[in-house]
Amino acid sequence: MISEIRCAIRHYMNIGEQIKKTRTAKNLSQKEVALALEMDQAQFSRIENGKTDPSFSTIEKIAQALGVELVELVNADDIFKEVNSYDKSIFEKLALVDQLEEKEKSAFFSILDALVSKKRLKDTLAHALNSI
Amino acid sequence: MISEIRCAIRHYMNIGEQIKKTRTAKNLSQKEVALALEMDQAQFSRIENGKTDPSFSTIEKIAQALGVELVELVNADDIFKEVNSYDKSIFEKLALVDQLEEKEKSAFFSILDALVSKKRLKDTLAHALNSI
DNA sequence: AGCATATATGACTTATTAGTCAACTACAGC
DNA sequence: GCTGTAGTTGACTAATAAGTCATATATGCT
Repeated sequence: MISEIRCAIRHYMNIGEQIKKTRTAKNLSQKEVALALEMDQAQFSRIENGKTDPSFSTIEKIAQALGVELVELVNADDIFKEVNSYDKSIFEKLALVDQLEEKEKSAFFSILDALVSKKRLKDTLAHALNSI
Repeated sequence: MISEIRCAIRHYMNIGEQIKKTRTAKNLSQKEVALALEMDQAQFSRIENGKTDPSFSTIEKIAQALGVELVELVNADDIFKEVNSYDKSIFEKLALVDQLEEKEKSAFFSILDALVSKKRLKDTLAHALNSI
């Protein structure tokens, strides 16, 4: 699985676009959905067009009104992209992960998670400090 | 450690609980995460405890600060969700290995090498024992 | 053209999140 | 006990989402 040289990069469509796409795919009007939500059509339009930053519960209610799971709105399309640009030796090494036993694989990914989280946190902090 | 555990019961977990679970699993304090978010720790506490209904962008920022995909926070009530996060966002994370500091990168690969060596040794031994 | 429907947006009010500071509890280590 | 850290909660202000109504714009239909 890892040995296939492709990297899935998640492209997040903003939530409004995703809502609009879902709604139109179901041939529903803003008015209909807004009514089901007990929300004003005007506000619904603003959400679809990203003119406002809806609350999480609003997104949940919209998902419900559209009859989809929340993850379907949050989940974006995967774009597959060649990874020629990356250091292939890294991927070769990572391909070895597939040979590990489940327990060790899990431990390995825990460590990776931790390192990546740490790095992200550090980067964010550095950024925050710079903007002071 | 927990890779075989699967949840058989559909248990709805609100987003706050999910955030808290994710944060504590990564041994991060509210303060650390809140700082990375440029959010007040008090507000972060309120979100974790469901005392407030955060905006969608706030949830996105929290996911980012925690180093997880947004779907991992939202998708908590899935029945057969792998506990370890090496399913969807793994390629992204693996790409980030590249960006780790040299010290951590080499430590990371040392662990990988050790695990793979150990497995190979074990396989060889098992094979040797069988042929006795 | 005239009319209806769907959508977008402006203006205003109300409700609620977010920022900030402070106080309090709980708990661990010295 | 004292001290520091982590977390919760209250009180207040500022920022912004949501509710409401009006109106503009676009499109399709007869």
